[in-house]
Order: sequence, then structure tokens, then C-alpha cells
Amino acid sequence: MGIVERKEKQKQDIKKMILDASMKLFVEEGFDNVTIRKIADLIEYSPTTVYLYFKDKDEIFFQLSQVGFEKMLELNQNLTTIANPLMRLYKMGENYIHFGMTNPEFYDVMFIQLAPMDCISKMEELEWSAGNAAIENLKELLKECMDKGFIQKAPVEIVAMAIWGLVHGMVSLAIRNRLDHINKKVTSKEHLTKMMYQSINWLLGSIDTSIKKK
Amino acid sequence: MGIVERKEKQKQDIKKMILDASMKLFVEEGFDNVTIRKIADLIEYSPTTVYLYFKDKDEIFFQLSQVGFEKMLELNQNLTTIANPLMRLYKMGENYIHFGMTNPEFYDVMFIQLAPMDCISKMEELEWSAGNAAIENLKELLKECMDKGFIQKAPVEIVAMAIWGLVHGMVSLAIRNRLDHINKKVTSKEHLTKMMYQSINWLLGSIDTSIKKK
DNA sequence: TTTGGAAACTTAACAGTGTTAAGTATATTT
DNA sequence: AAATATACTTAACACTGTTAAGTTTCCAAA
Repeated sequence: MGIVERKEKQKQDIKKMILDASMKLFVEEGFDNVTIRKIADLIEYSPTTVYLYFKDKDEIFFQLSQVGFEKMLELNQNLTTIANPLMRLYKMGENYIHFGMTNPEFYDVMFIQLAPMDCISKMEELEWSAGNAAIENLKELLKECMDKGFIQKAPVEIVAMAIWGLVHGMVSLAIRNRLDHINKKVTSKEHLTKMMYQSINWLLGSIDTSIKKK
Repeated sequence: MGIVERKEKQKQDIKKMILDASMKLFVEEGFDNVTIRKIADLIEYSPTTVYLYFKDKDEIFFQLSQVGFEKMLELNQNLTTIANPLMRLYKMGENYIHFGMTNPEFYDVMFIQLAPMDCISKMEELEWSAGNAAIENLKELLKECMDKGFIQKAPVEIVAMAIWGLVHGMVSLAIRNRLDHINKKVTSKEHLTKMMYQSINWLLGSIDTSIKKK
């Protein structure tokens, strides 16, 4: 059965070629410039071949978003060494913001575009597991913060929504050019990122119950 | 000069017809289903006529976003009667969330879609005045809260970014179907909205310095 | 080794998109 | 009445995602 095995491998190879080509277009030219025909050109197949490996365009974007989640997970490796849960929460927020601001296309397809979610709702048995895992991660960290008395006890979903909302809100506003005049100075990407760090710092400072309030 | 006047009025009438038709498609069928040809069908003109009144599709979306800002401003009339600035801030957040959750298409074009911002950056002399005015509004309210001792003094842009980020983040995640599994229960639009209210309540409770902390 | 059939891939097309150049009516001015 | 300016349309260009039908390639059984 070496043949059927090799065939399967070839199939996976072409699938990967398609995703790599999509990724290249996606990162270099942005979401809207990923077209089936351009992908086909890059891998030197006809456009219809793409449909032999992916149900539709949404599925390609779903797969790209999965790659994004992997990249993000990798970035979060630096959290494991931080013992203090509130500091870990801060660093998590910093990682999130940094990821979004330096990989806007990935961030887009992971958290803004409808395509991947449409794909999930179309395909039975498929779900947003990577996203949900990230949410559960945040919720657990918050629970740890509460249990250890770093922040006041409160319904964990409510706080998680607030904190995720905070970082996602700032990053997505920036990506969609809504923060360009938040202050008088020129707001470069780098400057905005630093301001966001200050914002999460302000929030965590406000809810921190482990330090004496003056 | 009665004729040139009437001509000008007719021109404005057709412009309004185009916007009304766009709005109808936009609200009833969503952003992606607004096409020049469908607009033309509705107003019973040829597609090219639309281009005699608007530079391109982006300009139509820019105009629609402006209508959205007007609706939002109207909604915020209920703030004027609230004396306590922190309560005003809470109600402002509630208004914002309510607006976004009940007018997702408008919210989309105002704060998520790139089209209106692209229009602004293309047209010289055009700027995001409605959005910037809303930001200034928030900043002033925050300053009042700080001056009157309701919340700790902090750089107002940083806090504004955090709070706007918080509400925008939650609403845009909801609109883009990323909050569907934030908890085990079925998360209806109404339920999510209530949770968001609790989130802003949690935040404002955390930063409120006007009440004794236990 | 030849033949049958499955698998892989392409051609051509459908129905749609935003946008524009060129042409035709309509209305106003000279 | 003729010339001109305004309003509008026809036809087309260059794209898009997607699919039905046809072709080529490859592998297994006769």
C-alpha cells in the first residue's frame, strides 16, 4: 500500500502549496487581493484545481486563520516563566496587541473577517476551537488572579469579555484606521502600540488589589 | 435664478434617492449586497448614473456612515439629564453597545469597514470629523470625571482608548460572531448585550473612586 | 501488455462585480 | 432655429467566485 500512501502525501503537498500561495498573497497584498486565480497562477495550476482541495474560498481563509492562531500560541510561550498571574495577564495583553499590530492581516482573518466563521457554520462538525481555547485560557488566568487575591472576585465571563474587548477593540480600531487622530501628535503604528500598552497598564493598575491604594 | 436653483434641488433629490436606495439594501441585505446595479435598479436609473452623483462606491459608504453618526448622536440625547459624570459615562457606554447591537450594519460601516476611511484618505479636504468629535466628547467626559474626583487622574487619551476599546471590542466581536461561545448557555443577541452592560459596569465599578472600597 | 476505469486536471462558461469611454437624447441659451 | 450644455444610457473592460463538462494521466485487473 505504498502507492496510496504516496498519493495521500502528494495531495497534502498540493494543499500546502495552495495555502502557502494564499498566505503569500494575503500577507503581501492583503485580504482583498487573495483571489482564486492569483493563487492558481502562483502554484501553476488552473483555478478550478483549487476547488479539488478546498470547498471554497472561505475554507482557505479558515485555514489561514488557524495558522494565525498557531503563531499567536507560539508567541505566548514567554508567559510560562511568569509566576505572578497579574503580570502574566499584562504580558498576555502585550503579546496580543503586539501580534495584532505586527501581523494585521492575520489578526484580520482571525478576529474581524466573517469568512472563517461562515466556513465553520457551513461545515457541520467544524468549530472555532482555537478561538475558544484562547478564551478559556484567559478565563482560567482570571480565575487564578481572583483566587489568589490579585483582583476582586467577579463573574469570570464578564471580566474576560471586558479585557478581551479592551485589547481587541484597540487593535481593531487601529487596524481599521480609526485611531489616526486619537491625539494631536502623529500617531505611528509604534506610537499607537505603546499607547495601548499604557492602556492595559492603566486597567490592570485600576483593578489590582494586591497593592495598597494611596 | 429660479431655474438654476430648482436644478440644484433636483440634483440633491437624486443624490438622496441614491442614498435612500443604498440604505435600504444596506440595512435589509447587508454591506456586501449593496451593489451599484441594485441601487440603480431601485431608483430606476442606469448604473452609470450613480457615478454622476458619487465619485465611487466608497463615497456612498462614507455618506451612510455619516447617517449612522447622526443616529448615534440622537440616541445620546438622553445623556444631557444625567448630572453625575460617571453615571453619564456608564449610560454613554450602554448607548454605544445598544446602538451597535441593534444597528449592526451601521456600526459596521462606521467603525469596522475600511471603505469610508479609504474615501476620506482619497478625497483631499475630507476628514473623519464625526468620529473625531465623538472621541473628543469621550475625552472631555473623562476629564470631568477626573476633575471631580470620580476616577483617578490619568492621561486622558490612554483612558479614552481603553474605554472606547472596551465597548468597541465587545460589540465588534459580537457582530463578527466571535462571542458565540463565550459561555455554555446559548448566547442570544439580547443576552450578549446584557453581559456587555455588566462588563462596563464591572469596569466603572473598578475605577470608581467616589465610593468607599470595602 | 492491453484495456477499463478511476483520479487529476483543464477548458469554457455563467452570473456577477466596480468602473469608464463613447454615444444619445433632452433641455437651455444664443 | 441652431448651437451648446446637461442628463442619462449603451456597451464594454477587466475583474470576481464557482461549476459543468471534457480531457489527460495513472493504476489495477484481464
